Amino acid sequence: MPKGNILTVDDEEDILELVRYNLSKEGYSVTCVTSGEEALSIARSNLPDLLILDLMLPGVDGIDVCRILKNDQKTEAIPIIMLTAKGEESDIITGLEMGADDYITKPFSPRILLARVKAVLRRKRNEFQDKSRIIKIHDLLINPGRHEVSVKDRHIDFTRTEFRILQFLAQRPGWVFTRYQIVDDVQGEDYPVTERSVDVHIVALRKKLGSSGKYIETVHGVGYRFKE
Amino acid sequence: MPKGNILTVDDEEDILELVRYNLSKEGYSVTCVTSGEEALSIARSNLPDLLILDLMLPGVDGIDVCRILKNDQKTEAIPIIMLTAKGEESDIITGLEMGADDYITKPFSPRILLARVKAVLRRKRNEFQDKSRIIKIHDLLINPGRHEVSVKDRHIDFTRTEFRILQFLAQRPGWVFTRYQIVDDVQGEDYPVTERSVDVHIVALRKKLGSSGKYIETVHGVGYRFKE
DNA sequence: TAAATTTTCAATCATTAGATAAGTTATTAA
DNA sequence: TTAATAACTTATCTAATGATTGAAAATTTA
Repeated sequence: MPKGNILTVDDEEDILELVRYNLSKEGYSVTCVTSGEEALSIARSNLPDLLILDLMLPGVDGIDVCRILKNDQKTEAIPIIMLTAKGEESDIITGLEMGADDYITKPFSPRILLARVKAVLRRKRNEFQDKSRIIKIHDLLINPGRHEVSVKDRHIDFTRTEFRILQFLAQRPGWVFTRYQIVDDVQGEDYPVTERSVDVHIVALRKKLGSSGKYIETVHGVGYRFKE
Repeated sequence: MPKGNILTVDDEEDILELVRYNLSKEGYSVTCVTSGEEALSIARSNLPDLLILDLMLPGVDGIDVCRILKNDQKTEAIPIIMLTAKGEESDIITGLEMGADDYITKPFSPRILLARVKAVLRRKRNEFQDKSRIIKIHDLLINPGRHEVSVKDRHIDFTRTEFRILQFLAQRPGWVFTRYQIVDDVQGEDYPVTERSVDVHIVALRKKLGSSGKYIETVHGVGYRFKE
């Protein structure tokens, strides 16, 4: 019984082999292609459970593939893990803004690969964007109906913006969000602010959360994430 | 906009996933917990619209949870659907005697689950937000039948709108409501007024309530709430 | 270690709520 | 029906609260 169908796109055969070998071993069914065109065609026809996508591709490149899939209702739900060369922060950010779900920088170990794949698939399974749902994570209880956060039965007051940011991040633990994504969610699209503003809210959040502040993690050069 | 808040308690993650997946899909907001203690705590603070309760739980078991909630004036109105293993007739009977509203035997199909949930919610609708229910909270007695509010045996006159706002807020102490929600409830949906109109009524309410006015709390940037 | 990024902090700016008054609409009594 | 009264809404001003910025310090990364 296969655990999931994974489509992998990379122009380097070595990488494809590495991915195929390690994921097959774990029971995933892996399809490998070497171009963006093939990726699009197979993604649309097979609707894989996950797409592992190299951003540097000849022809239609990874960013394009990501954009096209995420803008098509049929394929937007396919989770995407990007593969990037180290230091390509701008690509990572573009990809995340495009809707990609996670990224791995090359070179990577099989352990990392497997961990990310599992994490993304798990998150996808229980992802619900319900702003009124109670979020229970670690020792936090985020209760939107009461606009209240409790840590081990102690209540903490947050301003509206702080609360929303916390809720946004905690909704998808482990996912990285850029500052722009955070502003977009919290203040509405194209709200004109400096990214610094987000940092200040993050600081306030961490401070008020006290020892639980450590759950809000900085991803250097990319954004923030709530610890899984 | 969620159709209702449903709290689900089970120690098996699979069951929780099954419930969450199927009910979320239908537009319900689902919170999952794995122990009786958590269930009690969230049920009391959040007053969900429905509790789906496994009877076999480690620690405080389902029957206990049911008894405790049904014996507390605050939570007795929360409808409860029990989950039981096939053949546990005596548990089912105990549960029903305790005040549970329905039961489902495991294993169950999503269709059955949904049907029962809908049925129970339909039966219970309005009973919860029963506009004719007498509300006793702190030193206030709100009697909708007589359109009368008294504080420590002193009788206070309110206008129609003021009364309804007070009733609306006091119905769910601790919950924050936006001005928009208040107008919707009190004047009907899409009633064309400025949100600031609510503020003026709040001022009047607080003034007339005198020292009890402090129970109506402002949540800056969000709305108003009746102190729990 | 240098460069880039994040954190901190204080000053400034913007938004939100409270108080009060004035203007509208609805209700009641003559 | 009209006049008087009450209820409701809007407007304005002020105070309080929260959000944003920019610059310096600290930290992280290459």
